[in-house]
Amino acid sequence: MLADLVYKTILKDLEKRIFDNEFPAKKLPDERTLTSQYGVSRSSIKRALNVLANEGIVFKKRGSGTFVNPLYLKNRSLFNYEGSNLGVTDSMRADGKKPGIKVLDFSVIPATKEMQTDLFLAAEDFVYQIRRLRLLDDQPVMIETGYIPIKIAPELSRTIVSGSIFNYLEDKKNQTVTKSFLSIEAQPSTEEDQKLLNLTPQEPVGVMSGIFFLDDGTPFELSNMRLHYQYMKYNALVELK
Amino acid sequence: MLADLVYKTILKDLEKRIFDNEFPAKKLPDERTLTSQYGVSRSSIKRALNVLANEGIVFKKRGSGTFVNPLYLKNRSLFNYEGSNLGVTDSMRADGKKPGIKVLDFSVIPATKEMQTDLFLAAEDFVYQIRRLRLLDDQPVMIETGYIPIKIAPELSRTIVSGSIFNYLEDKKNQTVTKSFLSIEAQPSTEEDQKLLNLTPQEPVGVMSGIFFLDDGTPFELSNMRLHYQYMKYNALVELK
DNA sequence: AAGTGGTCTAGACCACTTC
DNA sequence: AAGTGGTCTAGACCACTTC
Repeated sequence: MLADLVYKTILKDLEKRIFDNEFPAKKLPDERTLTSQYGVSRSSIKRALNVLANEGIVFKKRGSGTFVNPLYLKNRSLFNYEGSNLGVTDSMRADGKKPGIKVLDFSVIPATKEMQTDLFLAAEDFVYQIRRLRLLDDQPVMIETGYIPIKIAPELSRTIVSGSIFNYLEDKKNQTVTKSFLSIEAQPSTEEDQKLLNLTPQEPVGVMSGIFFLDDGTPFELSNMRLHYQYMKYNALVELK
Repeated sequence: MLADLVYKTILKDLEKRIFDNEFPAKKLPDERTLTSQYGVSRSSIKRALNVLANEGIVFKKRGSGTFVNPLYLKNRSLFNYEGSNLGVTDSMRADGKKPGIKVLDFSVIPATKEMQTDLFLAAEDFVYQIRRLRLLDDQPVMIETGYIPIKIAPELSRTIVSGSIFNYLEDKKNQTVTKSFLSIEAQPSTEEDQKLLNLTPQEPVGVMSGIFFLDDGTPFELSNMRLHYQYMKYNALVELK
């Protein structure tokens, strides 16, 4: 029960109090006051406040106090940031649209130099090459090319990759993909992009490429995703400096 | 002296030890061992390890231990992620190229509804409208349109916005821009994009738009940046779920 | 049962801001 | 000088993994 954690309880309560406009002056009580209000240690208060600060809901200023981000009250939807359209079945379903997958290629190839580096492989290792077209309500939205070492998931099959590979890992092998390094760019569409994603030559793709990791840190997949430009929107809260 | 902080010292030392391949089995000593090795509290060890985990340099697994990301050893450059080409003078200079600014428009307009919401303004408020072309080594790379409430920086001038506005704020007004909400997309180039950024109609722009905040949480600027697609590459470490 | 990371406490002392 | 957030300690107890 994650909700039972002290700092999470306080976190949610503070979120609610902020949203209920309990601090119209945009200033939260100081940490020592919160400590006695909630009857917990100052560390737990700090932890809750740190999460709020990381989410951009409050700003802390040493010596002055902790302040509510005025935007949070007016526009809470902004605060559901971070990677809207990742190429993950789950996040696609979240939009209320029905996700679909069409397998374009499923084969085994020797690992290239880049794969050897990024997936931590030896020169003689092989990888699955998996090309899939992702759909939302039968609309093609993304061409995904993934490379997965056969030694990590030797039993992969065309049938398995017709569904969510991440879900398969979690359900059948009790392994979780928890992190990824991604780089995000815009690129002109290639002829193949245009054909598969119904784009005109003037319409671009958004490209997200990178590495997915299992939760013990094993690099699991090298991935390249080319998205219909209207379906890529990446939101981030950026710390400057 | 930030470097004097206990957890930062340990952080840097661990980073060095990892890079020197002092843990060939990819497993760090457990936290209690590190505690006695460094002669500090376990909290400080945890703090250092948490930073390393957030940076993707190590992975922690409850019950098992803390593991080195193998990629860190092979490809450290990957780990300088997070927002390469933000439209900030400083980050541009970092590439070794000489940044330039050409002011396209500097005027005052009434705040639109969107600006009222995002910049927390009243209906009768005015904003500076600042359109600038950003250059790197005389190459145009970005069209930046910014809206700044006049009441936050009433003394802004065409001369000031010919340089870095953020640096001006920091030097002259002792205010810092520390955070921003950004959304990142790909879009076909408009005719204006093509003219100003030397693009063909097939070449797209990367669009980064959002809000910049001062360190007390005041929304400072609404910004829209249209980048030559070859100059936008956003790197992120993404936590899944 | 032993190992290992996660949560939480109570309190000391420091650093920056405001008055 | 008073207010307020930041760093750090020492230690208790919990939860998950491995053997």
